[in-house]
Amino acid sequence: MSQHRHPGAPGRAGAVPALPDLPEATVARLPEYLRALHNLAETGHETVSSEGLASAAGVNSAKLRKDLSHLGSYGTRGVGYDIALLVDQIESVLGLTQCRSVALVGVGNLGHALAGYDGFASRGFRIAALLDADPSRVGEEINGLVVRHIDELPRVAVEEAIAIGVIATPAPAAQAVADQLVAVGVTSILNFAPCVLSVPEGVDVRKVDLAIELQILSFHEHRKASLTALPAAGGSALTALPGGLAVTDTQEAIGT
Amino acid sequence: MSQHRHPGAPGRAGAVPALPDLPEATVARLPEYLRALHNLAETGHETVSSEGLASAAGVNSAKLRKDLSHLGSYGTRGVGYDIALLVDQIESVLGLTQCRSVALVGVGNLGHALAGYDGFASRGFRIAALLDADPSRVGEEINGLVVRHIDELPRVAVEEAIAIGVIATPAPAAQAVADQLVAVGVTSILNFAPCVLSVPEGVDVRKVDLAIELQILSFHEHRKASLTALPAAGGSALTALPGGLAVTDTQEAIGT
DNA sequence: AGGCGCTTGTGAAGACGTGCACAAATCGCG
DNA sequence: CGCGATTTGTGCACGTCTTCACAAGCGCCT
Ligand SMILES: NC(=O)c1ccc[n+]([C@@H]2O[C@H](COP(=O)([O-])OP(=O)(O)OC[C@H]3O[C@@H](n4cnc5c(N)ncnc54)[C@H](O)[C@@H]3O)[C@@H](O)[C@H]2O)c1
Ligand SMILES: NC(=O)c1ccc[n+]([C@@H]2O[C@H](COP(=O)([O-])OP(=O)(O)OC[C@H]3O[C@@H](n4cnc5c(N)ncnc54)[C@H](O)[C@@H]3O)[C@@H](O)[C@H]2O)c1
Repeated sequence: MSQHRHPGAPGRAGAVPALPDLPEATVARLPEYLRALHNLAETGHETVSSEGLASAAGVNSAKLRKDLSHLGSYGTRGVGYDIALLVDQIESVLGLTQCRSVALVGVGNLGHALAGYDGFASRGFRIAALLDADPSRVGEEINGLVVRHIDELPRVAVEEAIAIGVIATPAPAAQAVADQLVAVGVTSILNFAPCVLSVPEGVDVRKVDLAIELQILSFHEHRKASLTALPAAGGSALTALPGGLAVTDTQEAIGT
Repeated sequence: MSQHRHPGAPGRAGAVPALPDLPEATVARLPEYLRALHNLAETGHETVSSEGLASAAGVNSAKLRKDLSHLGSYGTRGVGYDIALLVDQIESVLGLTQCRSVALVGVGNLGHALAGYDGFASRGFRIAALLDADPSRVGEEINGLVVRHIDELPRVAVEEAIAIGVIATPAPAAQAVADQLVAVGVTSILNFAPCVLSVPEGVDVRKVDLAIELQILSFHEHRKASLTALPAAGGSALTALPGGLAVTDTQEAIGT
């Protein structure tokens, strides 16, 4: 997203602070590694092998090693990775050393749940502002934060040093809210409304859409049903490995 | 996931119901096309060009055409795609012609929001059961549905023909819930708990993790900050196209 | 009927991501 | 001190996804 870099241009000649330039797929997996590492640290481990961390994070161990190798060499051959060191390193790369302030716009059904969620604080984020357009919601206090009117966004953004905006309004309002966020300098948006947002170059948008996830599941469910309905077609492949365990992956790509 | 099809085997000789075998990346985008098509239909359009639909869905038009070409040729050259026909076709491929029943496990903070969400029904899903382990929550009525105890899952699964399970419990309980869902025959799970689930082959798991999304945004925010702090490094590439609009994409990875 | 403009469908090339397999490195122990 | 067990880091080959570019097809207008 927001890519440039002339196709033929030499990356960068004078090697400055490195600018990791990680593959996007790797970036998407780092948070998962981080979570697994925190789990391991809490259960008393000090080091972990690529195999161990990979299975805790649900990925292939070769992939994990390659991902980590992009950050530099922080493992010890024959031993594994120092958990504390790796946590620091990943947090540093992800920019989690500083706590980032989040503004949540749209304090309805979903917004309430997000506002009351304590899983953000423990991962380096602080919900710093709740905003809504409905006057009857303004003034309500949730989890120690008072809902303010969306028109106050410019002031709030400066006062609270907002870095990330979360949109939890109905879809028709989402584009307008995004525009307002961009106008006050927010360059990262997480959008829960089922619609695409147009934003200027340099602004990152990530979308979470439940219905899409369900529909993808529906497709596979549908396909599985068609397959079992035609047992003659695929041969015996289906019945192989009936007890094998597998961890299926996600969006990735999907990230997807 | 759970792929087969012998590499050298001739696709299919006797053309049965086709078994499209779509690329996963395409499957992940179809729901987005579907949403865009519904929007277009509501605003009175009857046909749409690949360019028009692509921009409504936030993707490249060549990618859209290739995606749709996998379903067959449902466009008319020189004209575009018939919206109603395409909607039917995509819904059929995604298996949305039948309404699928969803069981929601964990009716806490997030579960309440999901239970009260009407965006599922309009997309081919029905929340058919609410389940929780906390006795004080059992019996509560939300949106016309009564919360039942998780121990009733086996009976509920049969009575309501549950096709998809949604896990909205704390992470430590998620694996046990997944096991229970699998035990009653559920083969598609949407997991909101921040943990990896182990499931038997043939069961699909998709995960939604807010903190991961925020951390990915944090990374890009961090990178943008480092770049502007070193304005001499990249030359003038950054200031090019200052007014251009772009629609950034999502998880992709995941598809990704 | 014929030509013209528009749009689809797809071949080909390149970018990207994945996973195997193995050399290099490290530790512990005799 | 040397050796074997272990585990990382990575070269390489393969598969998937994306994007360009263009021929083929369609409808409309004259
Ligand atoms: N509830 C869920 O579980 C759920 C699940 C998936 C997606 N979503 C999506 O999340 C969004 C919010 O869902 P919800 O159920 O919370 O809806 P909701 O109607 O309960 O809440 C929306 C809130 O946004 C506020 N709002 C409207 N326009 C605004 C504006 N211009 N500026 C600021 N605030 C504004 C409203 O006052 C309201 O408080 C929707 O787009 C929905 O599709 C919700
Ligand atoms: N609240 C949010 O906005 C949010 C956001 C992102 C992720 N999540 C994740 O979603 C999950 C739920 O979050 P929450 O805020 O709703 O938590 P919560 O504590 O409010 O609700 C959890 C519910 O699950 C029930 N439960 C616990 N064990 C169970 C079991 N074995 N079987 C059935 N039910 C069981 C509890 O009784 C409770 O009602 C958590 O994993 C959380 O990390 C929540």
